[in-house]
Amino acid sequence: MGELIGKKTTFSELQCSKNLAATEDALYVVGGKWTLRVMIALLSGHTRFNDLQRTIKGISARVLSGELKDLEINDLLKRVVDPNQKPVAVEYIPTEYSQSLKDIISALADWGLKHKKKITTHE
Amino acid sequence: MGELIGKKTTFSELQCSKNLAATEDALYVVGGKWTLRVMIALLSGHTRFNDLQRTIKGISARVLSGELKDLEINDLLKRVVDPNQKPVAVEYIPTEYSQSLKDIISALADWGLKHKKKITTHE
DNA sequence: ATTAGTAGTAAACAAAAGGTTAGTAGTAAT
DNA sequence: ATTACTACTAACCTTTTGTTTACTACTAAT
Repeated sequence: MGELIGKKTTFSELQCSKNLAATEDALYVVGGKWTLRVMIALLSGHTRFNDLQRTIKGISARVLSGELKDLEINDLLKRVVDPNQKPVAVEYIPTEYSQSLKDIISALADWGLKHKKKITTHE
Repeated sequence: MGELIGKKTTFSELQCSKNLAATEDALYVVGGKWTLRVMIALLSGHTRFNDLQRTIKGISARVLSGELKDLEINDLLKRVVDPNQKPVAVEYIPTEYSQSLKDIISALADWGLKHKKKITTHE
């Protein structure tokens, strides 16, 4: 193992495998390229298909469609159809459970902000 | 926008674009399939190439090599060579800056743990 | 009548990511 | 002398991911 310089370890050996296993589980659900982007848009009140596609820059209908299906399977959103609306309206509503993603999103957003500052000021 | 059911928004419209932009920046650096797994292993004291490959199940030498290069470019690790060791020893040392990833990793690990409990007990 | 918007899906294709195999060059043990 | 370990890399191939185009079917506006 680390013989030379870095004796500092942020996680213990035991925590390493725990962390690896737990983040493995998290990344399996939420680690896809688009998953969190979709969830952020959903949690911000964008609930319609075309609205989501406009909000999430670069996503194609095919990929968005797939993401929404996976997210429903994982209980992160509910697909709700309103037949009363003129051309049948479909809404994708984030579930109560999806609120638990807030911590992950906040942590990522904070880090992204700090990182951008770092690379724009220093380098 | 969401006319029907879900009036609750976790993020405001303004926060949405901020979140999307900031997480975009974060995911660009840290959103790859292997990036966080490598960082967890590094932060746990695994600093040698083959040690890392053994610790991170499923990663190939080619991919690990690429990840390590990218991580060094992003100031998350330093490649240190010790020519005094028998077959020239190379160590990958996490930087001070890499400590800032702790929040992201913790948030993901926590969520992963909760999610696993959820799917094993409920469904 | 034509254009545009709703919410998608299927097929065909391109690009990105990753795996596998083999090989380098040096040391150290059996 | 052969095997094995270190730290990789190049070439080739497969898998995954994503894009594009076209199409459905219905509504509302111009």
